[in-house]
Amino acid sequence: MKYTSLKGIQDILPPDIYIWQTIELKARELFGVYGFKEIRLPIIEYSDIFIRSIGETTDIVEKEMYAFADKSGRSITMRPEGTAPAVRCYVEHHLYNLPPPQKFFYSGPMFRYERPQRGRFRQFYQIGVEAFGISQPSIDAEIIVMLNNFLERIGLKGLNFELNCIGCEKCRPDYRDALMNFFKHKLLYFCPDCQRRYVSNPLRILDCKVEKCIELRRGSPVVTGYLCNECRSHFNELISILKALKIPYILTPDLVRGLDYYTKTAFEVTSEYLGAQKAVAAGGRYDRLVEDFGGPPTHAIGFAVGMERVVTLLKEVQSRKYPSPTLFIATIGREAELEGLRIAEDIRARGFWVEPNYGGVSLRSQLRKADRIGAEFAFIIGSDELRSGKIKWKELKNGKQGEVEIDNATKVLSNNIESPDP
RNA sequence: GUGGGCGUAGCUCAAAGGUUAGAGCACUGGACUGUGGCUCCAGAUGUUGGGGGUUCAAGUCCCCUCGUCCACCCCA
Repeated sequence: MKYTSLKGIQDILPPDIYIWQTIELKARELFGVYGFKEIRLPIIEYSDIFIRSIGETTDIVEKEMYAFADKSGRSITMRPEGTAPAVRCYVEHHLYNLPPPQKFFYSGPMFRYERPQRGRFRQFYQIGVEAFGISQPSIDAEIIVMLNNFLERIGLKGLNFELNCIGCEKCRPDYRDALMNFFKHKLLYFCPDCQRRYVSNPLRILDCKVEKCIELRRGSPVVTGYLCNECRSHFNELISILKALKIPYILTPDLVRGLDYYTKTAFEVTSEYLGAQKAVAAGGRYDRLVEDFGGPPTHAIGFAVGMERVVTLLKEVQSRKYPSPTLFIATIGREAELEGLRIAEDIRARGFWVEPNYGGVSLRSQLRKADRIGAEFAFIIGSDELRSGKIKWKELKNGKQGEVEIDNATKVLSNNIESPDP
């Protein structure tokens, strides 16, 4: 194969595309009734936007960014995630001057230079939402409920809704210290990765999968024990709202986030059926980020849904089918073909999908084709029909056929489709 | 970046170092001059991912490379 797409970057074709369209449609509908407005964000940004927000020592920034210099020599990056651009947009357009909350959603491709595996690609799509300007946990609850509804509505079941509070800039250092203290004496027994994490991001030791490390971290400090009063009451209030709304959740004290900007509420929706990359959606609060971008102190929270992962799960439960045309028009001879095209235009104008016959092949193969593409009806037009002014129609699934005046051809479709024969 | 599995027709896969690399599905046509599905017949389709090596002989063995899948790292 001479020309292929890049590694980890794939085309999305029918019939998969219909699943994508359904998901996007339902997102628009549902997010709309919660007051989220669509924004379209650029795919490339100045690199600093990601370096400063995601964190210089994170893997995303250190080794996964699609970064390059443009012709002026400035460093440009293809976005690895959507929150930073959304915050940049919010600040750049002074949207903090509008009455809070300002709620937005967006969708599109993200890029990370990683080794592809199940559920992970170099170009992948997310639908994200961000809500700016509200500090109260009621908005945390709102987006969690909305996410829950969304996943349910597109047909996903059996998901785990994991929830945690990772503290703020006031209390997280305390927890971090406590954790490091706990690990300090047995550090040498941990796996090399964890020893590295101890320096770079000790919280990450909590989700190491190595058996030995799981054993060693038994009895380690729990984040919720170190929360400041504000974080604790925020978290408790969120939980009580979720309880009141009967939203299922799993308290997961070792749930940590890979991006530096998260504060307080963190959540992740996972599925057991996805392999190693099992998060279908994840999000959390980022109460400092707007300020970091030069805006006023502004509370904010959001989440992102991984499209490919949702599609993967949906493909397990949904049969994928190509849609099929309502009508195939079979014609014999040049004159009939022209008449057929005219009729096709009439019927298309009424919103039916019509496939014409494209070449001078036998009636037999034309009807075979009509059958194979799954057309509901076929029209047959030949010299007899042109002479009499009546075309023959046939309903493919039961072989029923008849004749109709050319001018009334559309009625065959509307009559039969509105009241299909048993 | 690290480790492992797999690359043969459009798709799913055969061919244990030995003729001209096959089968099913799909595709095109015919049997049935103007009536689909079922059946039967025929046809088209390959640099066996690429390059090098071993051998009288390589799809098959060896090396390199590329691609893909899975896992690690990390993440949606």
